[in-house]
Amino acid sequence: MFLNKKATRMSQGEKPAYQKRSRIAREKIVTALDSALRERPFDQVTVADIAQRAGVAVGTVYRRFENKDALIPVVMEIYEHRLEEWAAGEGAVQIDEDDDLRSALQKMMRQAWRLLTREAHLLRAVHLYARLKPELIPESDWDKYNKAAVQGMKALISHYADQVVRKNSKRTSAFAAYVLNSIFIEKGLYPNESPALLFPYKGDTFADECADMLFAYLQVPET
Amino acid sequence: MFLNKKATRMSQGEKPAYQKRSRIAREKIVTALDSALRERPFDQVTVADIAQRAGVAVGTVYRRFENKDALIPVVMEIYEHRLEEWAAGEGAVQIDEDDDLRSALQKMMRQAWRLLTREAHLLRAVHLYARLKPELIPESDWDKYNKAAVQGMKALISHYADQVVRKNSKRTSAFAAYVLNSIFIEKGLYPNESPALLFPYKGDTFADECADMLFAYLQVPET
Amino acid sequence: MFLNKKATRMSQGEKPAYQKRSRIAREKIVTALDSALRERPFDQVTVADIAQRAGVAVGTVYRRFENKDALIPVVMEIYEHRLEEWAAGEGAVQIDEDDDLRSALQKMMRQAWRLLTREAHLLRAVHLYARLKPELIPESDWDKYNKAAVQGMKALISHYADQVVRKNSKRTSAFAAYVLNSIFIEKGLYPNESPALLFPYKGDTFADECADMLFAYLQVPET
Amino acid sequence: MFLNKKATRMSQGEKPAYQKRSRIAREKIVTALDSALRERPFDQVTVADIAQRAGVAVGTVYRRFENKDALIPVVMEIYEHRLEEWAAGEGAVQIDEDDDLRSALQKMMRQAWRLLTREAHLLRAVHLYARLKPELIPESDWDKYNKAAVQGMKALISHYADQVVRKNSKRTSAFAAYVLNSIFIEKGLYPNESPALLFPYKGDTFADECADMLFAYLQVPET
DNA sequence: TATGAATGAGGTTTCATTCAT
DNA sequence: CATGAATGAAACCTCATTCAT
Repeated sequence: MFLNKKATRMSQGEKPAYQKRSRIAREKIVTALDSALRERPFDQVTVADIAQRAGVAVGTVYRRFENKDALIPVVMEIYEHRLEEWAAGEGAVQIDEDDDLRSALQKMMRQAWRLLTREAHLLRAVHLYARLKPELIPESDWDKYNKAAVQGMKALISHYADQVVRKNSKRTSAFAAYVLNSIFIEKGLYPNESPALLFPYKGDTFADECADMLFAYLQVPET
Repeated sequence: MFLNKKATRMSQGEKPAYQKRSRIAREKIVTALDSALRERPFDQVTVADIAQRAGVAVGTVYRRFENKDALIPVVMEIYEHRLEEWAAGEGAVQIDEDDDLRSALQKMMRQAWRLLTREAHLLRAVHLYARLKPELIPESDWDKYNKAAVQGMKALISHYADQVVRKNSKRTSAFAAYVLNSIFIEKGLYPNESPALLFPYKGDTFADECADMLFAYLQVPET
Repeated sequence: MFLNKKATRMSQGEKPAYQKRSRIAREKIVTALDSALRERPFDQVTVADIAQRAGVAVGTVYRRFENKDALIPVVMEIYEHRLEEWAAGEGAVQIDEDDDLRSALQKMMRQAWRLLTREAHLLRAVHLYARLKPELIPESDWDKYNKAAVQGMKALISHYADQVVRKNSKRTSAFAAYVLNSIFIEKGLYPNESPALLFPYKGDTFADECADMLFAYLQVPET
Repeated sequence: MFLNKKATRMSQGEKPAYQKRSRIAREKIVTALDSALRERPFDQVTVADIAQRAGVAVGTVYRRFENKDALIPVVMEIYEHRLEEWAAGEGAVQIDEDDDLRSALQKMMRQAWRLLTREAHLLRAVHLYARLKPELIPESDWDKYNKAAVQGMKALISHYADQVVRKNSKRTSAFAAYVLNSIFIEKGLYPNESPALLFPYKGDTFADECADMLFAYLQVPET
């Protein structure tokens, strides 16, 4: 175990894969995991189940991953991958000349909402499991993700600087990003439960209301 | 055989306790559960563990509760109990004559935030588990909880009717309640994870920012 | 525990009952047991179940019976009781002047078959359980039962002495009694299983065939 | 993934065993079960007990069998195996030219009686358990067994057609097979209990008396 | 004496992980 | 390297029996 060079992007607890066969196996496992998570939460997915779906042996899973927990970062990775694809494609928000802050926020929210809904099962796994064993997802992973979110918000704010009243732009963008995430996650991942039931509107209506609120928030000055 | 009066409030899967001894045992179990949940999430708490903390036998737990899952509603119940106590005591927000909407919201948020932080371990259990097995918490329970939240918001809005601009008060209060819950839950229950990290401010600072946002939301008219 | 006088007929492991209340409780328990056995085999009947049906507490059962096993002899007792009632009433075979051995046997078989069918659940319990723990039923109990059966057969044989060819009457009556019991038990207690399926005829048809066989057996001399 | 051929005969609830190792483990478990049943009835044998005797882990038993109940069909299978061996070897009844029906029956009974006595513990398990949970042994299994018994009897009857008086050969062979089974099972499986005590003769004496009775039965015409 | 709550040994089953083939 | 059988700790749950009220 004195080898360190990574052949693919590697997460916590993952083992290096030099050979082509290895990489293929890894891919199969990742796909299987994705598919299993669409059916039930991570802790109800057994390693045997994943192996079977992947068409590999249990032992093969353990050759690639130190243990079951080491699969969690992979989920995060899948999600990031999807996010990138999305950002480059349909997710690329087209903001026209004549869009004002409110409509820009609306467009953004609607797009984001669609992605989230589609990949809910992945985020759900990370979301739930990260809470049971926070150490599984290195802080740096969240960091990267967070920074991107805050950055995006900052960009928007500076683009519409004239329509934004709040002064403390660092704090404002951080809070906006946080709120956005929280409310999306609650309703996106668990649409049928508790807090989500409070607001019985769905789809674009929901996204629009969020846009409205953020818009308002940016419009009102600190005390 | 005219036993009809319930000795304690009973939840899903719980068995009736008529005798004093039963109620004592139940109390011990509930306390043990509360304490265990401060240390680890529900699914990592074993029945044997609870029994030991409670100083009773495993069988005693099963005499009071049909199975382990039947303990989840109890967690909810403990939380409600704390909520009531809180609402009657320190939670009773004192809104002065000269408080405006913004400061009323602020007071309310700070109080709520304190309760949530203190009882996070309970809500965390319900929150997580309700998602793995939604059937465990009867929809009516959530309903009650939700309605209370929405009602509270409605009351506040009508009290400060002159400062609220939004027209659709039903939708407005529902959304406000939803947002409030979501963002509080995210940061309150899982302060060290993903979305919460986006907004690195804590305590009253966080509560105040929430109040600010809701205040703004109520101040800005629909399109 | 130096008291020995029995207040009621007592079996192995049963405790004496002097007072009226006790005897009433005992009666209730016995009835409850009878009813429970109509639904499932003895080892699937719990003591709590019996107590509930009897309308007494679990502890009361244990006050009357040393342990669960001590109930088995009671089942035997119930059966004997029924047998006596039956023998005195409908079971009293009326053998007319002009009945020959064959028709006498037939009448007897049909009657016996009816009783057995009706009380199958009791005999089933004794039959199954006596096999798991033979020590529960004192040999003397079986003995009494056996002797009666063999006696009955002997009586019949001597009554129709002229039509019986077999010499060794002791052995003959013993065997006839044994055969009778075996084949009745198999088909009577477990009509839907293995050996019983071999002979797909029911009710009187079955009883008659048995009579025929025994008749033949009595008619054919030893080698 | 073209694994289709079953490596061993499989029963209800049993899992496929493709590898050599699996089959070895299965064999060990089966042997352990056989040995355990010689000591106590099935429901008093624990899975841990079986595993220990077999020298395998508890999990190994569960890898081969869905649950404890799934072992019952195996007992039946062991018995069938022994039956086959026996039928091919010592069980092959030699009927000489000069054997008449009576002596043929005698030979047959004595042989069968010996097998039954030797494998009583197996049949006892099936016999008892099949009654507590009939669904465990597929009806087809009994059917096969039954048909063979009835066939055997039919063959004998037709071979000695001239000495058999009964007309309805279908009914006759069915009844004879049934009687044979019942009386053998009672005395063979539970020699120390109730019905068996009625006939205090053992071994060949018992077998001979059975032969005699069947012989008589075949000799006497229907009414 | 009756009650039924409490006990806890003992059984079944699951599944992450190891390791012989 | 891949395979999948074997492992066994650990969890859940039952129920005969005891014993405080």
